[in-house]
Amino acid sequence: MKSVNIPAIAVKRLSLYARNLALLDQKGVEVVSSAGLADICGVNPAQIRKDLGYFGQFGIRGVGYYVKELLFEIRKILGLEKEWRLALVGVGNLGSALLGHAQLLNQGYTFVAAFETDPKRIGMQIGDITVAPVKAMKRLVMEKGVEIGVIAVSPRWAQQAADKFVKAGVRGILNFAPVQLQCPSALHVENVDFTRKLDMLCYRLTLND
Amino acid sequence: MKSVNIPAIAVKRLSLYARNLALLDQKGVEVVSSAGLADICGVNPAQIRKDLGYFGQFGIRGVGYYVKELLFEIRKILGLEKEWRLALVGVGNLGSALLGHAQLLNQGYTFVAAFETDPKRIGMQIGDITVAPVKAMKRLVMEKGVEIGVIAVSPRWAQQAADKFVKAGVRGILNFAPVQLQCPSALHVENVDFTRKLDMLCYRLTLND
DNA sequence: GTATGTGAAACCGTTCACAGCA
DNA sequence: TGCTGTGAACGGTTTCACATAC
Repeated sequence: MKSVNIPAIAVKRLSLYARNLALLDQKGVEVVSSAGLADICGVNPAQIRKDLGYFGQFGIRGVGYYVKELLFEIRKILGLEKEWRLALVGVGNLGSALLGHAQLLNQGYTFVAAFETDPKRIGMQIGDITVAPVKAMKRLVMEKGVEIGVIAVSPRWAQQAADKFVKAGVRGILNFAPVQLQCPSALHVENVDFTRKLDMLCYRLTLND
Repeated sequence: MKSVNIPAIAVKRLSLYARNLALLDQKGVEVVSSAGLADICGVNPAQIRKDLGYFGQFGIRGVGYYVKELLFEIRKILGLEKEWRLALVGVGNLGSALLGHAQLLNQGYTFVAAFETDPKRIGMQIGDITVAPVKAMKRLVMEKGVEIGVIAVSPRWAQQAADKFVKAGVRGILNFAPVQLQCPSALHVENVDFTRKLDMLCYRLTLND
């Protein structure tokens, strides 16, 4: 692995490559060139080679990349070899969707706990998980070895949810609420914010008028 | 408005500024400096001034920006003065969450139709909307003047959903399925992909080990 | 005095082009 | 020959620094 600083955006693309390599593998494709993969992913072939170059040499000159092997290597780089334990706070429609989806979409992720403040929802059984009160967060996060907290509450309560996750000892947060969370810098936060994407769409549609 | 090419990333930040200006406005703050807003948004003050500079001059030297006025101007730039009519395909948990959330989160967006293939869901009433069969998409999109299609189906069916939206005549698509959609280049597509965000989180957590 | 607006500089990421190797 | 791996060139974005205006 190179010692230069690896751009976050390159890592993000690795995830894209992994997804499309998995699709190629499912189709029985054994070898792919950077040009072939680039075509599928909608990026420049040199981009792929450069992105991979940050982490090592995975191809064979004159041939390309073995699909299974490259997929394995990228998953190793991303840290997806192990199982990641997630906890959810906010078991509304969005939260329920996440409980149902995440493990299907990407092997390696498992929700092991879900939290709510709404008494009507506490105790509900969703798959393997019993919805617990937020008060039990610290205990359950420790007991179940939760590493990543997922926030799917309304913007109004997102900061409090984040604070509770921090106190409970999670190392990373995936935040679906459209707010800037204030968190200790050691904590890793990723925001999923579709309202900004919608706004961009409107801007581009408005330009075309 | 300047005639130079405006970077998409600058437009995306306008949306962030708008959200935080709205919060300031709610708190009764009347004037804010680029430094003050930058602090809240987590960006560099010069960045804000430059971003705004693409579109005009909205501040007063020595003073700052009037919150209400700047918010209004940004919303105008983004095309958020009008009401945008959305249609949803895929009324699962995620779709239901969107039907309930989007209009709350950001004034200006309204879902006017929802589509499904699952016969069990067709006919369901969710708020003002009756879930319609996908077959009725073309007719309803025209009748209701839908401009943006929102895809919340499984990856397996996302491309078909997109094709149907295109045929029905939507101008933009907000896609929640983790797949690259193949669409006519005239169409505007934005992807919301939390699996890649999760992968990034894992990479960063793995680095810290 | 203070904060905006904006050229210029610094920085970063992408793409090119070709050496190196199967 | 064909495709990877990578230094170099390019283009775009961010930040600086200061003239300008209130």
